[in-house]
Amino acid sequence: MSDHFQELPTRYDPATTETAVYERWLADRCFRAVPDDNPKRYCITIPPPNITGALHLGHALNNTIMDTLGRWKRMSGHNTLILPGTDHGGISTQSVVERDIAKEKLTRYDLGREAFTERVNQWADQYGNTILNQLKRLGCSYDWERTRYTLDEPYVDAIMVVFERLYEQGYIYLGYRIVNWCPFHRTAISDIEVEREDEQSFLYHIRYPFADGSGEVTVATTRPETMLGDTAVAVNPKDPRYEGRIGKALVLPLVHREIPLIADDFAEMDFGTGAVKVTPAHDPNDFEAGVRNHLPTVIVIGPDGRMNENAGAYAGSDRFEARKRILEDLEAQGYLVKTEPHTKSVGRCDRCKTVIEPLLSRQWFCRMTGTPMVSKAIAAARNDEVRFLPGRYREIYLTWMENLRDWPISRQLWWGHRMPLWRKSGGDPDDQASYVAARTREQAEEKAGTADIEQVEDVLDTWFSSALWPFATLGWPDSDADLKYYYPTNGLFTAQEILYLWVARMIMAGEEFLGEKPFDDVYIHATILDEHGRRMSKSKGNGIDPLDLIELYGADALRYFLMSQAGLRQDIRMKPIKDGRQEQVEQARNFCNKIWNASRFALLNLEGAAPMGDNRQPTPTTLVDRWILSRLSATAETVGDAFGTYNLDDAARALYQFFWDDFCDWYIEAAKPRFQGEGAAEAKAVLGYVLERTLRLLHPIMPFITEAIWQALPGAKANAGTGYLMFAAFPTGEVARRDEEAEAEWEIVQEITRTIRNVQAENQLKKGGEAYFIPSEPGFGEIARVNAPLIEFLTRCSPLAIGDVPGETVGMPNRYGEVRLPRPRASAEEIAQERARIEKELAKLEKELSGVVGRLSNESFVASAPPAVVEKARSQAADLQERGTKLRDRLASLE
RNA sequence: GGGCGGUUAGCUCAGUGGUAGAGCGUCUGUCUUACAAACAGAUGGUCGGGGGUUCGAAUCCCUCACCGCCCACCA
Repeated sequence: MSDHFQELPTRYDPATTETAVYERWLADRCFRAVPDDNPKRYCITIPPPNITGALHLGHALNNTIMDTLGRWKRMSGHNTLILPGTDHGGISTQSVVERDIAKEKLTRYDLGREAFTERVNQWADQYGNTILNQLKRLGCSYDWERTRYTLDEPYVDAIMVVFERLYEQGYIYLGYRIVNWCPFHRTAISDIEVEREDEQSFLYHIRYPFADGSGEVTVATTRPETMLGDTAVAVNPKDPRYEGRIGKALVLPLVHREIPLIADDFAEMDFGTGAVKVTPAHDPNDFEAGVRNHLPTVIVIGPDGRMNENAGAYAGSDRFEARKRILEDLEAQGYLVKTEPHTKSVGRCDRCKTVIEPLLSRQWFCRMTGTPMVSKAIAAARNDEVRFLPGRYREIYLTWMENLRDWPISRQLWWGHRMPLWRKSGGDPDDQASYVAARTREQAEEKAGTADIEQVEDVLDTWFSSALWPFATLGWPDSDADLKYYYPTNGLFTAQEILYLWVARMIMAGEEFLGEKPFDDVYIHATILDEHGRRMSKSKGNGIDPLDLIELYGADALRYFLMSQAGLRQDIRMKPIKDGRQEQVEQARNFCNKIWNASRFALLNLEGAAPMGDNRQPTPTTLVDRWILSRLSATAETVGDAFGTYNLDDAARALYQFFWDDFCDWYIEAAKPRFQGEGAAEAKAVLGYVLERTLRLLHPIMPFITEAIWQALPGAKANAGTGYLMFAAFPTGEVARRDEEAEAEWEIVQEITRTIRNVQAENQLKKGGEAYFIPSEPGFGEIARVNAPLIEFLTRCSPLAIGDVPGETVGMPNRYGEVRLPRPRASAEEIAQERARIEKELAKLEKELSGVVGRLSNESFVASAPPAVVEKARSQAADLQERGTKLRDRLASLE
């Protein structure tokens, strides 16, 4: 940040600028937010990243969106709080640490619960810090003094209060049922933590003989190893094949246990053999069938995924190994009838990809179906209290909520919030009456009436604690000063993968405990994919580290790139970094460089000039000044609207187009000659004004470079009444300043300029010669005449004359007339080349013309189309015809 | 098995009824006193296929194909 921009390099160096700017913001506590009497406030509690590792591009996108909107709101006069934090990450973090200690050939059981938890804590410290630093690198204007972590004491207290209340209200109950069991983590997980995928498998047909020797029943199964736990075989009651045999005993092969043949609707007659083996302890359907038919349960697979003592000869072997052995034995003993290929949906743990084992187990559940908590959360979406963007997610959310099943909340993990549940010694573990829920041991003893109690080992599902994020971070339940001011928060920004896991549960918790939704808008943003359209992930090794991109191109470039892609679409495809380059972000870096250099130019010219007048918009009389102010006005409007409707890509595009095309390629170019003449002062004032306003518009997306330049702009701080661009008012006053007339007139100047350049380039004419413009209407000629000095500068022609030209020329008609340039010494070859060009142009014209004429000769078009459209077509036709005539004349003159 | 999103220039993507755009790439020029990470110009598309509605369809409707995502307890 130097006042001597002319001494600065011609290339923008983000590394030094970004660090310096951020340090100043931090030193002045610019991100600090506390409640005040400002009626406008904006609050986001950021989705706390899991402390599993460093941030990925998805986080960069997520946080750039929030920071951009937050900065926009802050500049728009809102008391803005963006509250950062991290999540302990439960099973995810336990997973990565288990993998980490595996490198030392250790398991969590080797370390024991206490030592393992300590390891995870070290991990959490390390990555928690890394994450927060990465967010700072990205430029996030978050209130770091409020940083929260889900294992912080006040946060844990909030969880305990919530749990106790839910328990007392009867939401939480003990259940003994089939759950998704991950044998790697040795814990239950919920349905939404299971990934399902079709895999090629086999359907095995196995013979189960009747005990009395009167034949047999053949069952079909994909999981023969579970047969050891079979307690029945079921057929459909309507199935004629088994009529009269219901109730008879079958002998279970290999184990030689007798099990009954039962009738139950769940057996489909047309699948397999119509007979299904029933294993209540290892299949949810079978479990229900078992309950209906009062069947015993036999667990044959243990928590570690190995066959247990009930598996007889197979005890101790892994479930997949057991499958192989059982098939061999069945085959050898003549029980295996046939094996056919079969596609099967296999569930895997979404963290470790281990195949899920449906296992009968004792778990704690949170009641969902039909509860007030759920209906309130449904109502909030249905009456649009909570708005979903894109809108289609509303239906997705509602469908899910309406079919919600109870939520298993206990986890047999070591990392997380231990459940505040105590069991009286000697109490039946299957009986809920043996337990008390209490926040502390003292309270538990009091409730239990004895000190002889023991806290349950299980921890809470990590999403149970995340559900409280929007209010537990704002002081609930102890203090309500922040809650009163900042709650409900304004938005929740996330990728779609945690819509159910997290978003739905926050809405329920907010409604239940605060009596109010946690946020107004749920904005589901894109997912970042690799160049082949696959999700980025560590295991695939196709991820890109955002820090690598920041180091290559700077945070502003990364932010701009992400915002330019952050439409209401589903995903963003990114190419990998190759040979030290990433094309997409490089383009954004080039934009940063453009901003840098345009600003250098302005500062060079403004240096000697007086400070930028007052804060009001200048009212110049020169066409190009009026035009750029009108374009600034249009851009300010587009950008404001786009931010307000979460169309961040529209904002990014509009800014790029305005800055590069309008401001740099036309306005600055046209400004150069004007700095010499008599209108120099006004020209400089407008240049300074437009640049300053544009920096404000750009700032939410590209905070570093804009702040750095703005600091060096003479008069900017004084006029804005703040020492920082990040607090300068976001331009809204520009909105009503469109100047249609100036835009139309400048378009004529542009068109003449383009045509001259075109003729120059196509004919490879040297710059410097005179040019002629023959207007098709006198008004066009007048505009060309007034702006001749600019056109001359922009095309390097000299001079520009209005009217016809003597001698040998080349030229091209355009919408406003015709441009002609003298052509000295044309060779036969050159003439042939020009003929070819003109013929090509003519063909293009004619094609266009025939389309328009075709429409106009269609009576129903003229009759039914809006008059404006018809009129436009007519003038288009006339215009095309005139240009065609000119081209033909030209062609004729070349003969 | 249901539902959703996508398919537009070589690549990445804009464009929701008036006859298709941007950036990158490619080609041709240019050190024009902010920028070669730049400037000027050019090249490039029967808008996935088919059908329909309409004076008119990339855009609305139907259908098919392919890619991706979500949901679902047929062994």
